Amino acid sequence: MNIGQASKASGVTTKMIRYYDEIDLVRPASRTGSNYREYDHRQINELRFIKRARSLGFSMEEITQLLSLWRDRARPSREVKAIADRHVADLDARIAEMQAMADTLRHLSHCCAGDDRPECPILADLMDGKEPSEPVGRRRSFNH
Amino acid sequence: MNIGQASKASGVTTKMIRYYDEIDLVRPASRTGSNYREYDHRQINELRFIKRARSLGFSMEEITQLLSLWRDRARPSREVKAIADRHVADLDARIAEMQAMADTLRHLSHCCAGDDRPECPILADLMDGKEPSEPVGRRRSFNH
DNA sequence: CTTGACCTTCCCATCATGGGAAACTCTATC
DNA sequence: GATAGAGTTTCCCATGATGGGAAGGTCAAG
Repeated sequence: MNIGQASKASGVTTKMIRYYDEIDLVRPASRTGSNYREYDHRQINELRFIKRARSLGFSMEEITQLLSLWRDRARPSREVKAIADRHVADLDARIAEMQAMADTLRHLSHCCAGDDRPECPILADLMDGKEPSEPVGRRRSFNH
Repeated sequence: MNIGQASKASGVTTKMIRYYDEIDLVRPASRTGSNYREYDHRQINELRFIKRARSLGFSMEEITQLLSLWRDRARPSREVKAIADRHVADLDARIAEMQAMADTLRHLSHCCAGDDRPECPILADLMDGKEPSEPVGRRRSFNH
């Protein structure tokens, strides 16, 4: 299978397949004489694995670890579970953070007349409100 | 106030203050003879406004709109409210998405023995599980 | 043999943020 | 007044996962 067929079979764009090759995550089984990438079922499965893992919010770094565990037939499931559990904790933390934002904004919006007049508790809060003490540490994102 | 003092007064890093200048979001009140940026209370307030808005998850594009509404003394609060409400809807959608991920993973993790053996329902799902039909559209992220 | 669809590599952009270099400026101390 | 150290300026680079697009090579059908 060339890259286009691999893309159709896996649901991963050709751009991404080339990227995964570049970062040594999933390398083509071989190259043709004219330098075309060739993939077989093993790689197709791994591409689908990645796609599914991305849809569950795992970062590429975590996926690298998961894929290497998958390839290791002697893996301890403990390690897989640890990665998943860490990710769940991360998700929960972010959900709580966003929930707090949404709740604050819902309250402010509720207090805003939303008419032609300029008075606005939302803007007032942005000017006077104290930002949370924990400045929302740097963290990776999902898509962008 | 020079940029360092403005940074202390607003809680925004000098890097970011220069960036906001560059994108014409908050320009210094003036420049000294030696080309140092000078800020006064108006700009400090705007920098704090931005910081607070970021902590509520608004994108820079939304903040640009919010700040321009803030500067417009004839603004209709309707417009501010519309931006906030759209953002809340966006937050809610993302929360639901992440909640679904977390729930799925919690279930899989719960089914995983997490011991020395290689059998693992988490890996099994990543290989066989169908990704959700909606491929989680591109969207901006919160922090970097 | 031409045409169109496909493949290759390479560069650029995103978004908000930080790191760091080279050069200049200010302030305090000697 | 000279010198040291802290602060400032601009400029370039990196992030993470993804897409866009150009220039040029390859393949298959007509």
